[in-house]
Amino acid sequence: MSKTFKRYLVTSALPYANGPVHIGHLAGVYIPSDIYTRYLRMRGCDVISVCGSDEHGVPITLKARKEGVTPQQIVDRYHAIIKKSFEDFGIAFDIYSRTSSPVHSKTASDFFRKLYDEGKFIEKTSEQYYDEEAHTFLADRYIVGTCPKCGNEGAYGDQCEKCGSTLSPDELINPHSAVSGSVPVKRTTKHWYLPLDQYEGFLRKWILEDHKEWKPNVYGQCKSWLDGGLQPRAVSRDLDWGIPVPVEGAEGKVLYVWFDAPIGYISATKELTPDWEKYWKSEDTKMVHFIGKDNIVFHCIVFPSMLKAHGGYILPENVPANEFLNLEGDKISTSRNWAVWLHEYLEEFPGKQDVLRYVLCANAPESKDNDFTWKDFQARNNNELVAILGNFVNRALVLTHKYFDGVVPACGELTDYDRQTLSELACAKEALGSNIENYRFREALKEAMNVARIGNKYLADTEPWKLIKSDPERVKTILNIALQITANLSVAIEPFMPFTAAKIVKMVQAGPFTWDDLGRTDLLPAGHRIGQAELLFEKIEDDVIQRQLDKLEATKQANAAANASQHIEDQKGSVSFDDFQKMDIRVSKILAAEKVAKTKKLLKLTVDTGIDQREIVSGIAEYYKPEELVGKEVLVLVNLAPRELKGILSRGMILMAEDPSGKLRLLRPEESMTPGSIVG
RNA sequence: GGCGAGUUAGCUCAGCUGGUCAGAGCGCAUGAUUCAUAAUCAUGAGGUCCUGAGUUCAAGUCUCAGACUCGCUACCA
Repeated sequence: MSKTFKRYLVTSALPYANGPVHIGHLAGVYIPSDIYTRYLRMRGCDVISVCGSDEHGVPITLKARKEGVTPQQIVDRYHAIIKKSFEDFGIAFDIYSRTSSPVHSKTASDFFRKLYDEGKFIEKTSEQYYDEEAHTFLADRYIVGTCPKCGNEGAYGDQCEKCGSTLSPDELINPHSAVSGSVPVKRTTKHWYLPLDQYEGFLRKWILEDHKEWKPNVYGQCKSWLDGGLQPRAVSRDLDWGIPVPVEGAEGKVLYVWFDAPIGYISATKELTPDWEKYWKSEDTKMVHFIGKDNIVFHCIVFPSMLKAHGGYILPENVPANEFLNLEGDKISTSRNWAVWLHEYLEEFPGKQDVLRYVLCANAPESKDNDFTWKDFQARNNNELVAILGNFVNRALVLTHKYFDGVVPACGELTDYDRQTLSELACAKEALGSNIENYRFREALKEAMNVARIGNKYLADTEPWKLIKSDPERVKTILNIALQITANLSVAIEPFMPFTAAKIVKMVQAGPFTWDDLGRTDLLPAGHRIGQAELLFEKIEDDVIQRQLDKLEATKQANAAANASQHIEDQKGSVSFDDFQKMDIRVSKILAAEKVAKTKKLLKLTVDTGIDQREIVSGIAEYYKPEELVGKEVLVLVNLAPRELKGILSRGMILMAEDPSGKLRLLRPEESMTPGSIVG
């Protein structure tokens, strides 16, 4: 695809405004998009980078309800925090908008209306649960009740987390709304669906044939979806928070958040410039979506189908989705507070935006999930930024001040070695550009750092501190070159570390430079006076890192404690002795165990209850391997009403204990007992 | 269960269409050096390329089977 493009449109996934942003967001989406955009800007390309907060959807309404505030208050709070974090970290969007903006509301509404008018949607009516008190329809997971299978009173409408069974809300005993606590009723409701299946042919050709160059994870994921067959997808929801469906008789319905969010890219562009159509509707615009892997299907399948259905819009040229970043070996989690929040980082490491930008780019999850560790953060800062980059710039400037009083000395005749060194700069430019254009930012960053390495090596090999006594003329040339390398370095690192680049530019008192200046050897003319040298980076000591590790450890312990207390449920209502006596629990011996085909959790156990041998299906496959169960004595509720699971009649229940993390363990007699022994 | 991605030196990763592909950075060891934030430069040690089988004159690189990690999706007391 060697198309030539006149302009670029860069989009970055809209962060969901129900929490601040953390290093995972930065590493996966915003640093890559920022590097890409800064590079294009430096090249003088016509490029705009748009983003904004995604402010609709159910989770925000629930969070608002929980805190007793309005959804608008929630999104106002987080929009402000997120926006500031991006600004603080130099993520230079041309506009950071939000989906609650009036422009967006109109754009999304018009978009829907056009598709509606042209008959691009399917209408379907279905029955769903409705909360009359909260005046809202309830998704299955927002209905709570008693699990018909294990008696857990906190089972959700889609699943009982205690016994693992999947439920439908109809099965729950005593169902009630998680929102208001009232008993939900069934109501029929109508929704609009985008028939993705109709776009399958177009998507196949566009992705599978025309974009084989997409990253393997993205391409593979798309292929998986397409091969699996696409289904119509609902684009509306029963909710009072969002953009109203612009159709008569659609009161109480809003656009599904995933329908309106990507349109947010269009709205943001509209807010940015009256010329927005140039970016969205010209074939010579190159659009690139930066996202995380969880968004692949929406940006590669759903949104393109929407754009196609609407007509007139261009499609993304590439969707360089990244994998996920872990933190110290565990998944980053907002709810478990397992994250390094950007706003907190800046409080603890003021002025060190570029250190984090550097580490996150050098260790970006470009091809697979990666791990962020504070030890690695420290090592990269101390061994790479301080030792290689900061040190080189410092040596060049300090030597210039020392020998030439801060004035750039004239360049004399070049030696072969000088020429060789300078030619390496041109190579670096080449490698840098092609890596960035191919979304290989880790590799590109290495090339940028290589410029500093070239400088360090040059100084070590030419040894101006020795020559100053014997051949001061030669030293002039050497330092001139070292200073040119320094200026080049500021250009090379700008997309990655804009703050540091600006500091270097300020120290050499020149610039601003453009990408074309990279490789040039006359950026600082002889006689030009440079400014004072100041350190670009400082070492990070062990105790600072230890504090961060301690903080995470505290989070871990707080989570464990919260988890434990959370799972200690209230005592259930009392039962009579007679009722208890009705339960027939026996010591039984497991004779055989095998995995139930096509399930993840189920094991089929053959047990000797003393009364008989029978089969019991139990959802413990994730905790026990079949072979380790055979021969074990366990407790079985033998007179539980039989139930058919996956075609197997399960007669009884293996008694299990559940620890705070949800892990199940068998209950076993302390000493060997005869099968059939009564428990009571 | 189906599907996708990943598994290469202590760590983080490159290795395109099979034949100098066994690599880079950091760490480590040794040496050199002192202009520089004890920072630099050179050299070196380190790997059954997840496992097993197969195709081939030749396999990290292709095929099949399996293991593990992550994700999507289904089913499921």
